Amino acid sequence: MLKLSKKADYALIAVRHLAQKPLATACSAKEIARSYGIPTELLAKILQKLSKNGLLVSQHGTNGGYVLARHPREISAFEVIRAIEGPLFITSCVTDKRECGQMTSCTIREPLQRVNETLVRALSAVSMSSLSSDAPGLVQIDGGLL
Amino acid sequence: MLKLSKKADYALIAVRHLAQKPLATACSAKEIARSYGIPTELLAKILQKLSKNGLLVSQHGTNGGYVLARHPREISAFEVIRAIEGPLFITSCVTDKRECGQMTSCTIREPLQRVNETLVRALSAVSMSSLSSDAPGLVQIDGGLL
DNA sequence: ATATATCCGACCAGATTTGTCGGACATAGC
DNA sequence: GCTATGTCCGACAAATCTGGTCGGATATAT
Repeated sequence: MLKLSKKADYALIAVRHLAQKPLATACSAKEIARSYGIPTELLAKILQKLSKNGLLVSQHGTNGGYVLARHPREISAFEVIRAIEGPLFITSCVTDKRECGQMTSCTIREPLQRVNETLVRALSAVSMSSLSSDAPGLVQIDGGLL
Repeated sequence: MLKLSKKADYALIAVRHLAQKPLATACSAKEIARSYGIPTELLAKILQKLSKNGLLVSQHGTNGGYVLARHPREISAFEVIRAIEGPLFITSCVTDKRECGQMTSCTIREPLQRVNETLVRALSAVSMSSLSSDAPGLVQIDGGLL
């Protein structure tokens, strides 16, 4: 009922990977891809998108690669996901400009919008540092949401 | 970043429609479909699925149609959506049995699972009666979630 | 200069979603 | 019993989305 695309999954995995490395250690797309069995070229494009969105910093040339742009604690799962998936919303009505029949326009949309916001808040509360494998499952709490 | 399928949208619209009718008044799929410009045959199948899941009761024959199985207050948006979309989860890992690379198996999955639960709770808190057009936007609150 | 990276766009194949069609069955009213 | 109107159900066509691939351009360290 709510499925992240594989791309988003890959993005989270990659960013988490970087979050575990000592800061300012560049990882190449190839390296990460191989570690998790992700198609190299696909991961490459994902990482490009992430750096274009200001989450990663890319470094060209030999021994180049990607580094986190910020401290993992400052990067939320929401940002990573949104960078890849775009700003989609819960109702399909919203995507393409008004499709909901005529002016009947979904009384449905408005309450669901609220649900959408809850979700965003929940995802924003998950920082990348909380995803590291050595973390004992603790999650950053924002307002008692989780 | 989270998009309901059109089917789920249609389902919500249809159920809300039924929720507004005086109880125990059967509506045919055709009637509802025409009201909102939804392809008739598609809505028909959606309604079938809803009744198979115990949310609607179907009535064969002339002047037949669908009726809510319960009071709209007892039907949550979550139920409607799950009936149509199935019990999918937030990470794509979960869908097909273990795909996450090797045993690296996503440290990602577990915290996201929690996010998923928050979402489920938020959707469960939205009753179909709160979606009716005459409701002033009030939403059933479950635990201060919305 | 060369090897190794990121970058970028175009492209293809497969999966999923959306929508369609034809026919079987059930019920109400005549 | 016959017919009109409805649900039911599976299979199928069309369209869209997604995952993954390829080729080439650019940047950088040695």
